[in-house]
Amino acid sequence: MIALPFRCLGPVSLSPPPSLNPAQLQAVHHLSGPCLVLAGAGSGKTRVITHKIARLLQPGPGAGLEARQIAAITFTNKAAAEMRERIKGLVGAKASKGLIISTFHALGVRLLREDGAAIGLKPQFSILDSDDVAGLLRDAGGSSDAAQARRWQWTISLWKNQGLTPEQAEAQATNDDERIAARVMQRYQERLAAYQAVDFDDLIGLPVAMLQRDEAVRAKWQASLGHVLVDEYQDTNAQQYELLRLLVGDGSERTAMFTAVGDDDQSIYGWRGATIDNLKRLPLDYPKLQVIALEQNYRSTGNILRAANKVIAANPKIFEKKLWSEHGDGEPVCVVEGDSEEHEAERAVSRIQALRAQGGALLGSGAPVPTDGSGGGQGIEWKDFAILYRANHQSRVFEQKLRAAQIPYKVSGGQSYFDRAEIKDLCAWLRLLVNQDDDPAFLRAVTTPKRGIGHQTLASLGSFAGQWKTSLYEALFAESLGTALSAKAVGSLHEFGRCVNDLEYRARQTVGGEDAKALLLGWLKDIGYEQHLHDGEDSAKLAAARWGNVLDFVDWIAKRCGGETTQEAGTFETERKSVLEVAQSIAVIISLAERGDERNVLTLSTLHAAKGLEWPHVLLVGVNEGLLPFKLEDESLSVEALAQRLEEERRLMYVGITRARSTLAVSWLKRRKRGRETVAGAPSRFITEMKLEEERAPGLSPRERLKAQRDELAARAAQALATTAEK
DNA sequence: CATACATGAATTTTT
DNA sequence: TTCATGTATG
Repeated sequence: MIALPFRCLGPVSLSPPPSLNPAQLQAVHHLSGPCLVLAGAGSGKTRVITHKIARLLQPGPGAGLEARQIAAITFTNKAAAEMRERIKGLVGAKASKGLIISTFHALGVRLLREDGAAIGLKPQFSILDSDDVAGLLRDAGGSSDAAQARRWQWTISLWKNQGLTPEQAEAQATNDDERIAARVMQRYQERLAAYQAVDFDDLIGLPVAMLQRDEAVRAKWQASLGHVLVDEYQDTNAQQYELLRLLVGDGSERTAMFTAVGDDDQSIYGWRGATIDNLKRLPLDYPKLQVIALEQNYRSTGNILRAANKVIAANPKIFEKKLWSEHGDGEPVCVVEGDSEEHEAERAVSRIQALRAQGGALLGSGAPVPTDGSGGGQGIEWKDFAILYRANHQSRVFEQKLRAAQIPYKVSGGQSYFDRAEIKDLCAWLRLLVNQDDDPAFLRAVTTPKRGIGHQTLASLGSFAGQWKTSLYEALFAESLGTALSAKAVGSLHEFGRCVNDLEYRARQTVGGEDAKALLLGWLKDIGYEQHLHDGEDSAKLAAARWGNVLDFVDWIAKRCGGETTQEAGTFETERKSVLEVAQSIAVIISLAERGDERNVLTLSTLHAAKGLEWPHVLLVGVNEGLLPFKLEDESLSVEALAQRLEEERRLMYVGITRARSTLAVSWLKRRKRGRETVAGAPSRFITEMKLEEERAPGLSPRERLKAQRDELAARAAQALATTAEK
């Protein structure tokens, strides 16, 4: 390790300087063609996106666009919301009004709501969540095995992400399982069409199909968009690539204007369909593509960055990129051994307490983060710490030890508010109001609360509806229903139907927050939902907590109906919406409320969930062979597939390291529990790689070594491109 | 139809 | 060790 002759003393600003660096400027001002920005960790990629949007709004060749002509696409609602805030801060609320800042999926919804008719979709189609899909698949596959349904769901989702139809999937199936899954997919698709419902993958796939098929619609969207910016480009899947291509044109029809921002070294979602091919293809599909690398890191100390670079160096690269920083070395990366999970957690807690006691005074460039006035200056706060691990279950021991030490914490990626049964119940009702043909929603709503309609009745209703090829709701009102069901059952069903009908009418009429709240509360009282919660829970306390969630949810919906003039950074939320309108977008806006509270607590998170975040002090735990990298042995995978997995695991480690600003501790277990037994643990190969001296090629000067590396990588890139070109 | 008990399986996650 | 699913019983 090359030590710098000086150490940063005292507070240093770890945030990017007010002006953009040359590479960032180049990315912002390249307007004459498509642009790929390879943004290393902590290199200020969001700044580039926001500044580029600001630039596009100003006059000039390739710019001077209206806000509505600019689309910035992200993967999560959270990222979209943050982006919106940042842009608002940069150009002001007025100028940013009309900008399309949304997730891929929300953009898909927009395309489909507007033009879905072109492919036979009603504008009020419903969006199924993961549970609905699983249920539907179980149904379509005639299986009662939920695990099987999940496996189908997984496979089918991956197929859809690749743009495969059931027929194509069946044709390329290599075993019986896949053939069966393909046939289940076929039936599943039929049902979706019958219900006028789409799943999350369809929100990408259907717009792609629509734009491919309908030239007029395609022309309309291409003309309406002047520039598309894509964040986290390395996470795109094949269909998302296609969508982008269709939106910006293929480069021959008109000049494709887009800016893709991503980091191939942070591609950690291959397992859910993201493909790095999208990066390799880009220069081939768009010969005029300008590639710009952002290599200056504004986040971490030199020691942390070197560790990150050493780990990632073992991966083949498409584009060469090496992070550097102007910060001092800082503290060395600390590698710790734990005798057991408990011991590791205890040591982590001690470290955290020790760091906090030192208050950053002993940390070279451990710049104190600006406190929010509470901690009194120099102190390190709980929110400055994060403990990162590979798998969710690893959080448990740490939770125990943190609680024992009275350290406040939050677990990211725990059970989501919207996964809770009571919230899903209400969502099912709302979805049913929007689209009465949404059978999964119907089934959930009709049985919550219990209203004397059981399995028997629903099975009969189901087969009746199947016979007449109608939705369950439509079947309710069929004259001949009495022939299939008892009078009592028909009575209860009609009662339910009237209830939905009535509520739908009122939800359409009710506009504004106050009225919306009254409507929703009145309805909950009518259906006896609070009682239902108490019946279903033996602890009154738990039932009350659930009811509290329900009330929060009601407030949340009401807020979205508008009415109150909330003044926020100069904007007035004056648009008043009906309850029904809010319900329409429920599936998409739902995770907006997921924005975590900004309490001063330590973070426990998986490495995946930590991407895009940063903390002054990071502890990477359970860095063992078998955990990180995750078990690579006894897989029925090809050598190539295994190598790819290892590369992704390495990127995961890289992501983990680069989350840290001032200090990083990496710990591994000498013995770890696996199931019931305890087995010997070995440190991850990544720890070895991280500690490896840089002089792997003795006799070469650093410059020569770098050049050799570059040459090798360039050769690899050329080969990678050639391979892609063959396909 | 709902509850209680036993048995088995255990990455990563967003929309 | 926990969680979730399946079966048996009231």
